[in-house]
Amino acid sequence: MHIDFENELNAEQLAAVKAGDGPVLVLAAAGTGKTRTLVYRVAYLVEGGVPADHILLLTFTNKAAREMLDRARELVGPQVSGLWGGTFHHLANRILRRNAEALGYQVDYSILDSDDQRTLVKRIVEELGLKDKSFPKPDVLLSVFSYAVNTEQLVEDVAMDRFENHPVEVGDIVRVYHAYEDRKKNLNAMDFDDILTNCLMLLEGNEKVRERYQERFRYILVDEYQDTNSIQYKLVELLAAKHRNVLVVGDDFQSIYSWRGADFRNIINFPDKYEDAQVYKLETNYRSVPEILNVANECIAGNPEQFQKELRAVREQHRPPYVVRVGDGNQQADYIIDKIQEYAREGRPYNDMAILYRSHFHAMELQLNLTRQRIPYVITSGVRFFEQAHIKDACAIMRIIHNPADELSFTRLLGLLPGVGPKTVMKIWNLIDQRFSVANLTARLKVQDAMPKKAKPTWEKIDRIFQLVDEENLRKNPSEIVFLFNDIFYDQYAIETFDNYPRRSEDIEELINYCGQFDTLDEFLNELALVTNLEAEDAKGSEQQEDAVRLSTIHQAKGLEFGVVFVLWLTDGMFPSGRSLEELEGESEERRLFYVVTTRAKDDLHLMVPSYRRQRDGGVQYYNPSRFVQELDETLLSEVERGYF
DNA sequence: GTTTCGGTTCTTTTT
DNA sequence: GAACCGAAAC
Repeated sequence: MHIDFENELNAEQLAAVKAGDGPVLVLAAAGTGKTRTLVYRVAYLVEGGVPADHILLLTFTNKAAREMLDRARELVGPQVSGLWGGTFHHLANRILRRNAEALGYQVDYSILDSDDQRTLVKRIVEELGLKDKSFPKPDVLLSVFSYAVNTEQLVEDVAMDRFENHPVEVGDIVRVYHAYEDRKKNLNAMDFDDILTNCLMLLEGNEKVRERYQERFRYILVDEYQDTNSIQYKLVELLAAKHRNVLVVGDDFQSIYSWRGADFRNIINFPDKYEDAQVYKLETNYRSVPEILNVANECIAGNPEQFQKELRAVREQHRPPYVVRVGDGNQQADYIIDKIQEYAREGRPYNDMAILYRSHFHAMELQLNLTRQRIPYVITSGVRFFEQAHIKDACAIMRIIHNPADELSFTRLLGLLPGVGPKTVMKIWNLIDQRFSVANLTARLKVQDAMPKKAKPTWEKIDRIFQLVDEENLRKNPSEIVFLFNDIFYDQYAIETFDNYPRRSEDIEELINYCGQFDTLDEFLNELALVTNLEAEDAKGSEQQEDAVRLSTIHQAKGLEFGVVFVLWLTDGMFPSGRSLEELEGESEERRLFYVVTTRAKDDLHLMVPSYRRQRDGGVQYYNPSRFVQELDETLLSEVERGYF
């Protein structure tokens, strides 16, 4: 199949797609066809004779990678299939599974999600006798650890900074950190950060492995480069060291992940790092009407230290974005609902509209109102599909089968039994020498014996699953394991435990289906840990692509576009968030977030500015309009006032 | 000594 | 909605 690059791309895109070998930086402003450019670049390489399995495509979500691959396949055909595409974590995990032993892990290591991490740290704090009202909470500790790892600083230094004004011994925090590191090793488990750092360590320390991958990846493409942290930066640098064909795409204006160690200076400094780098700019915006782009251009102009880029509109004049002043959250909801119904009457599908916000809780009262008015919506909630209690319960049994040292899953599983709490679990866990192997009959009998009377009958049922796994090699059939677990035990448990049983039961059914596409437990568990909210949602309901309004945080809406966008709670303290303003360069990052949200809109943008919020205690909190709205030139906006404020 | 239950409090952003 | 705490129940 011949591809007509000249006609299907504009001059800016074409230049980037046809860039020669060597390092390339593509500065792609919002809505300028960044994805298109990457897809055509892949097609261009494959058509030029580069075998697809020598190309590496690193993206921000696995979904993005899949979409790009699908589009590339449409262009060039099945020969793109061997291409490696996915997130950094995905790639690192794949490399580690093949080489984990070199780092002292077993290949069946578990991946800890944030819930597991929290449980682990909580236990350590208790064990070290540090539990005290003034001692930082597990979440805070974990964010310090993670930030230190991802910015390659000492935990000590980050903690010193973070707790400057708190009466906390930094030494204690470091002790918790070391204990946490030890415990993970003992559990044969890695957290998200370990996956990246261990992969980097492996490549740095092992010449043979390093050279194998350096040889293999002749072309490396990196999407969203502005959101890479220094570990990811080093990974790319290392993998590209031999062939030096590294093409990175990004937009420093859209860097919104510095709180997890991302550093937009990676993209700013790319041309210094690679002196022979070719630089291309994409500035022609096909997405938004000029009125929206004016707002976007103006809001970002004040941020220092950036590549100068200007969004150029090609679309026709339309109308300026609205600033909507309302009283409280309910009036905000009323306005939005009216507008949505109006748009719907004009024939705009619901799924062309989005309601975006800074933090998940901003959307709560709106959800109630949407439900009441029967407006269909989908929400990417804060809790990920695979991290909901009932899903984790069902996965615990698979995880303990897979990794016998997985204490967290063992605890979780046994904790479901009646009359069994943390103490009993620990007693049993120690009794079997902290290893529960399905194949070890003695261990299984020991558990049986130690089980309190009340729990014995239930345990016997669950043990039957282990027996089946052992005898009939159910490891190849994750779907069957979950089915049995649910059938024999969990369904009944869920009826008694959850007041929203029907929904949870549906989720379990979906999980059983979802597992069906994996041939081994191993494969499924790998996928499980690294799948994002958006992807899980796709997986569970691909057949029911409903027409519904999307509710999402701005972070999760990255890369998406909608005809109409409503932005909630544009007040100082909510957006920009009060906490981020206390951080170094916090305001700049919030402003970039505002830039990201404005550039999601194609036709109409509604900036919602409530003036007060009722609090739990009955008091009322008043807000000033967001500085990001105030700094805009009034002539760029249309003002709407609604309700009492 | 443990588990379970009920009431209270709080919400940044995520691979 | 879920995490935490204290008190009742086993």
